[in-house]
Formats: sequence, structure tokens, C-alpha cells
Amino acid sequence: MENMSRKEREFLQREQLIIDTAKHILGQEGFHSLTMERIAAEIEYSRGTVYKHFNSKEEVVTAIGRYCMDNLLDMFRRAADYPGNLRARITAVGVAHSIYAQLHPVEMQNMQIIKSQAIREKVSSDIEMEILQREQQITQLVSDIVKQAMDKGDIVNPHPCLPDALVFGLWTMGYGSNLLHLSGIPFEKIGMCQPLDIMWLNAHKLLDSYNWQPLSNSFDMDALHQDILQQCFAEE
Amino acid sequence: MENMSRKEREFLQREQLIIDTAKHILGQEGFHSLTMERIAAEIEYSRGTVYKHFNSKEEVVTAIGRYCMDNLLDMFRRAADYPGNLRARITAVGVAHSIYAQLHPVEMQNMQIIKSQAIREKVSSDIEMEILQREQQITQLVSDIVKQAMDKGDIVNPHPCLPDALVFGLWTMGYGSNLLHLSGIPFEKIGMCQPLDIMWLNAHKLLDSYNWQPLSNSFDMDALHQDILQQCFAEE
DNA sequence: ACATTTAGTGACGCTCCGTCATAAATTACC
DNA sequence: GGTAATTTATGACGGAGCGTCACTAAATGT
Repeated sequence: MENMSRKEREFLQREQLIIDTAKHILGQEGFHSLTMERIAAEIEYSRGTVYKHFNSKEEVVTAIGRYCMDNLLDMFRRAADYPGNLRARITAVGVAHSIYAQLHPVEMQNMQIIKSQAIREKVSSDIEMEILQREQQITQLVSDIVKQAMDKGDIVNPHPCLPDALVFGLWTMGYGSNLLHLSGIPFEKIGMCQPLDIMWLNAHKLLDSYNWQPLSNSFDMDALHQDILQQCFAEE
Repeated sequence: MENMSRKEREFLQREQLIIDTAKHILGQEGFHSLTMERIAAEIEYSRGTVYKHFNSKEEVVTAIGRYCMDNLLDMFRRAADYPGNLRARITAVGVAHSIYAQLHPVEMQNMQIIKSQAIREKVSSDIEMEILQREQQITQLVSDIVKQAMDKGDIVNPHPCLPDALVFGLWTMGYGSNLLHLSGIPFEKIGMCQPLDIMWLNAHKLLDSYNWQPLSNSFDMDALHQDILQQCFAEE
């Protein structure tokens, strides 16, 4: 940020302004209200200027998604630093995911949107790469924790597919829960609990079934969650 | 179908023709190639006629999704009739999901699309209801198997959140795996296995951790899968 | 054969997209 | 300080696609 001219800085600032503005419109009024004209009006520039930054509406949306992923990744990193055994640390990442989903449901939705084919088919491969890269960073972070646990012997009798299997298991449950959560199915009305609440239970069950010590019946899960909240996400 | 006039039958037939045609375009050329004009041209009617059936492009897409869900539900029903213990039957449903995903990746994608906010925000609540109803039928089917297993004592020491927790666990892993599978992340290239392959393992781990007898280490999983394939999905 | 109802059409108005020639502003140079 | 060169911003334009509706054509009833 320091080694560039005023022009370049202004350009980057405006790019962020566009993303923020677009994110706001998208969250507030939905996808079909998000138009280039609308964004331009809001930032008090013309449509042409917006096109200096993004080649299409889809790229704007993707940039929003990328920004959201950065936020999520930041929370994951903080969580991964939770002081405690590795099972506690993977739990912290789960808590981070859950807090993020509750705090920023719209951002979760945005990350969802950029996965849709309708968006992806109109985005340049460079930008697709940027998303992919973030996806990998998140995977890496989880995978590293699993590997450390294996090295340390916390996972007794590890399955040959580890760490992939666990990364996928947690990842899919996380994404799936959100998908269901956002899909507008009125779970309470049909007499079911909220997917986000139950996700917890299932994640721990999965960790248990891979023999990740200490098993969930040997510690106070709720207390651990509370402590993670305090330690890592006090302000949130 | 029999108790209606020729007119009504023709109308329904054409509706299906529209859905089939639209599904084909969507699968072959992607979302942005699917236009009302294109559909009209393909079925050799005018745009106006298509609008006699569907109020918007989004409703066409949703109808495609509904149709796909019917197919999936049909396979699930066949799977649920697999002769064997309840653990085998729930496994059969999982196999059905997996086969469906492999056989009709485009249909999976379609069911994905109708969950996106961009589509949902332009679809009438009646049609949303129809989707919801199918979603519930699928849940019900899985939930019933879990309940039967509990009644029969196959799930020893059942958790208070059952059957919901298991339904969610399987559902989210299923959806999540597909989401990841369709998201275009090149898992092989970054040295990971395919999510759809690993889903299996994790689903069984989850069932095990809820103590659903017989546990996966007490029977030959691969043989079971093979048998389910033969018994229920020979033609596929 | 004619009237009435129903089915089908495509021109119309509209919104939004993405481009590009031009205008305005900034910078460089004398 | 003034002018030329370059950069930045604009919005008019052409085009695509949506959804509507007045109208035409066909089917049906009498």
C-alpha cells in the first residue's frame, strides 16, 4: 500500500468501495436488484468506471465472495491458534465457522452464490483461480491440524484416507449445513431442529469415530465451546 | 391422465416438453444460454405460449429442478425397499444418492440451482411449496428408516436428538459433497481424493458413531454396495 | 354457416448489459 | 503559466432478453 502512487491507492480504495457497496445492495435487496447502474449511482461514478474494475456483473459478485472468504479465513486462522490440544483446535475452527455463519449469514450466502454455474461461467479464469486459492488455504489449514494430530498420536489407529477424509467430512457437513440453513426450508415448522445447531453434534461424532483423542465423552463440550468463544471471539 | 379432455392432456404434454427441452439446453449450454426465445424456438411455439405455462424463466428452471427431485425421490424409494436390515437399507439410500450423482451430474446441478436466492426470489410461493414438499418427502423417507431402526433396537443407546441428527448428518454430507464435487475444484490436482468417494466412508463412520448395528467393521461394506447395485439399480 | 370461446402469436416497451468515441481532468513539459 | 500529452471518466448506443397484451387463427358449440 505504501510503495504505490496516490493514483494506484485511490484505484484500490475505489475497488473496495465498489465491493462494499455491491455487497450491501446484494445483501439488502437481493441478486436481481444488484445492477451495474445501481452500483455506479451509489458510489457516484458512472457505469463505465465500474467496468474499469470489473469486466462483468458476475465478476463483481465473485469479488464480493472473495472478500467474504478472506473474512472467513481470518477467523479460521485466529481459531487455529487456540491454545489447547489439537482436538480443541479443530473444534475452535468449527466454532469459528458457526459464529461466522450466525454473524454474517449474508456472507455465507455470497460464498454460495459464487459457486453457482450461472456465475462461474462468466468469470475469467484468473479470478476463478483467486477463489480456488482461498479454498485451498482453508483446506490446508484444517488438513494441517489433522496431520499434526496424527503425528502427535492423538488419532489412534488412523485410517489410510486421513487427513483427506476428515477434511472432507467436516467441510461437507459445514457447507451442507449452511446450504440447508440458507435454503429457506422451515425446519422448526416441520418439527426439526436447526441444522446449524446439530452440525456440532455430528462433527464431534465424526471426530470420535476416527478416534481423535480426547473423545467427546471425556470432556465438557459446552465448556470448551464457551472458552473458545471467550478466547478467540470475544468481540464478536 | 384419463379423466381429462384431449386439450388438457396436450397441455400437460407440452409442459413436459418444455421442461425436457429447457433441461437439455441448460445441461448442454449453461444457464445463460437458456432463454425463453430459445425454448420457444426448440419446441416450435412462440414465447407467448411458453408464458402460458410458466410466469418466468426462473419458474421454468424451478420446474426442471422439481422434475429432477422426482427422479431422485423415485430412486430413493426403490433403495428404501432393499431387503435387509435397516443399516443396509439406509446404506442403499446412500448408494442411490451416489449413483444418481454419478449418472446425472447435471440434474444434481439443477437441484442446486433452484436453491439459489437469485432463482428463489422470482418464484411464486406455490411453486416454492412444491419443492419444499419434495424436500420433505426425502427427509421423511430417511427419517422413517432411522425411526424403525430405533424401534427395533438397532441403534443402541440412542441420542436424544435422533432421528433429526442423523437425517441432517447424512443430508448435509450428501449435499455438501455434491456442492464440492460440482464446484469445479480440481481435487486430484491438489492431491486429494474425490469427495463423492470419501462421502461413503464418512457416512458409515457417522452411522457407527451413533451405534447403528451392525457396525461397519462387522460386515463387508464393498460387498453390500455391490449387492445393492445389483438388486436395486441393475439397469442403471 | 355463423357465433363464441379458446389457443397462439409476435410486436412493443422496458431494463440492463457491455462498449467505445468523446469529454474532462490530470500530468508532463517547455 | 501555458500548452501538449496522457490518463481518467462519462453516458449515448446497440443489442439481448424479459414479460405483456391486443390481436389473429383455430377450435368448439349451436
